[in-house]
Amino acid sequence: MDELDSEIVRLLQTDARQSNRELARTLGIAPSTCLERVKALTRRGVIRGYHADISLPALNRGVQALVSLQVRPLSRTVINRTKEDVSRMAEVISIFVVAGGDDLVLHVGVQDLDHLHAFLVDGLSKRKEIAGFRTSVIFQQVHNTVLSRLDDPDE
Amino acid sequence: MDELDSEIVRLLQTDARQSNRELARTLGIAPSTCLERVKALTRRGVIRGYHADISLPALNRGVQALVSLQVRPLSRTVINRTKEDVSRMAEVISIFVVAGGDDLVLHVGVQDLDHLHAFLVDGLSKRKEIAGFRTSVIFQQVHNTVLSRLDDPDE
DNA sequence: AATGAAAGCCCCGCTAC
DNA sequence: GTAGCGGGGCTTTCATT
Repeated sequence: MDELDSEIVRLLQTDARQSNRELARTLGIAPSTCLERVKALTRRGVIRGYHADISLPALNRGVQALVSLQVRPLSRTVINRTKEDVSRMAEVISIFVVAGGDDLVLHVGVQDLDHLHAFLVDGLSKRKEIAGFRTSVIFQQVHNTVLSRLDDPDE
Repeated sequence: MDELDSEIVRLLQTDARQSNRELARTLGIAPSTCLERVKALTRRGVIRGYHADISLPALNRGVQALVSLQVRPLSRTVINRTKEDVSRMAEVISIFVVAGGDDLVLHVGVQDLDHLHAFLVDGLSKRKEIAGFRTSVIFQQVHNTVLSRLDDPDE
């Protein structure tokens, strides 16, 4: 994981569909070297995949929220079952399993506030294992590029 | 935005680097048609880009957390300035501007718990405009594919 | 909108250095 | 790690329907 690898990771985060040739040109290295690096990064699990970034408003999900919730009884089984159940709901974009005041945090996206209300009241409140939740409506989201390793004396 | 467009969006979310030809084969349409659809989706802003999915542990960020914080005084200016300041911190992966009990939620990734502590104490607590925060350490994250539009009687 | 043909570009294994 | 080569596959445009 040297400077070149970090740069490859950074560039592929910004644009995952650029060709290997273009990537190599930007980095000033031979395409074969570049391809080898990308394959090695993939093999080592640094690059896990490539995903299209989809506009949620364009898919009729203009309203997003973070929903922090607590489950009871608090056990591995209940956490996992709740996680799997909510992951099947179309409104749920991603799920964090956390520790702190909350047990799960859901990132949800829905058409409008009426549907958010329906999701909370009909989708979550009815589940006995969900003891409580708190909703924060999202106004903006900013994504940061993960630049490289944080400073690390080793390696 | 018909059934075919939804399927393209779904497939590119799963694997953004598959070739246009492969995409067309899966959908049972001609490559030129498929390309035209993808371009139209991009032009209309449905597809916003393509990003490599990078393993945070591989980049020496094994510890992730959600940090919910409040700013004071609560004004557009202070929210925006805080958002921009924290977005420059290497530890911050993404930022949500929200309403509810909190004003901002940060997704952070750091090497270990010592660095998390340092980030909170040295990075956040020192800022006068940050009135308080609450930290939830992340154990797992599950990403859901956004399948398509949610049901919408129009269109 | 969708298609097929065609020209050009890219990928990638191979080779040699 | 770099450079060049070549077959096969892919991208992309365009006339046609």
